[in-house]
Amino acid sequence: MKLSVKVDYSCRVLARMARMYGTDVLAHIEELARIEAVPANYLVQILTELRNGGLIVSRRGKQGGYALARPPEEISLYDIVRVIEGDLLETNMAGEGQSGRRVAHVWAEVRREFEGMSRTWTLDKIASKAGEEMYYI
Amino acid sequence: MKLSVKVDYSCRVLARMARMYGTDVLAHIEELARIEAVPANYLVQILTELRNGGLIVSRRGKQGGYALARPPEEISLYDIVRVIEGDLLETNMAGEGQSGRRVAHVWAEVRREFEGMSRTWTLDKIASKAGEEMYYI
DNA sequence: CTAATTTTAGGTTGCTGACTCAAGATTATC
DNA sequence: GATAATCTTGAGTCAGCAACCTAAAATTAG
Repeated sequence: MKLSVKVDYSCRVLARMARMYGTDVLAHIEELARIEAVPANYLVQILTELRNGGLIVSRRGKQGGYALARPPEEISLYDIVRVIEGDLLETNMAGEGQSGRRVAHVWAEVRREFEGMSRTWTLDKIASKAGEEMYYI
Repeated sequence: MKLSVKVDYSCRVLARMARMYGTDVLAHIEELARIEAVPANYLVQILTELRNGGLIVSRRGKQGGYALARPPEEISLYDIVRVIEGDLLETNMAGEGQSGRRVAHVWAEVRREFEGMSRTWTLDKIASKAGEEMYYI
């Protein structure tokens, strides 16, 4: 049960953009790719998806770039996973077999709880503008 | 972010075995496959994995079959996913890039919470021996 | 116009999920 | 001890997808 590399990349570049939020500076693909160590060619696709998903906005041409579409505290891990990978804990349980409905019902509940939890983790918590260091106990 | 069909199949057959727990009756592959609507040839592999994972035990030969290795209340969704798909929310975040460590740290916390939650869902809750029906509100 | 950017469209490569198939090993029962 | 009912093991297939790369087109500031 893996979380894709794409989500990792997405979180990283979004965290960086969160730190730039409020300023007039736009983030550029090449810069993001270098600083967050993401393959530039791949990042192109990712940013397109994030934009189509409404998490970021873009400006073309010279002086163009990317920025968050809303404040960091209004973008959660839930939103990111939703845009990049579709539903959390998605499944095609059709409720087949004697225990099928039971099992599907339970997993639906688990999904609900997981969604709620992932909604509490927002970009501002991931990328506090304050400093780069975190307290490791 | 999908949950595999294999986990669905596993939960179904384990739920059935949970209902048989305590009796001396063993479950057979063909029977499980038919009643829980799982491809028999595939089920062979799944049962082998569940056995190697310590969730069920088997007996060979005529009158052979499968049964839970421990009481239903001691087998959780966490255990099942662990055996079938490996770590929950597994990731190969190396903490690269400026935000890499931050992001990895947050996902580790999410994983912890998710693990705890999935441990509370045990087989006895999924397959109550009482009846086949569930209350749908 | 030109240079810096995003946008779009396609291709590649290797892995994995969801199966199928067939022969072998074990055990109860007649 | 032969037979039938089981599990066991090892292999093969096939489509889809994750994680990339490449190149050309469109947009915009100066």
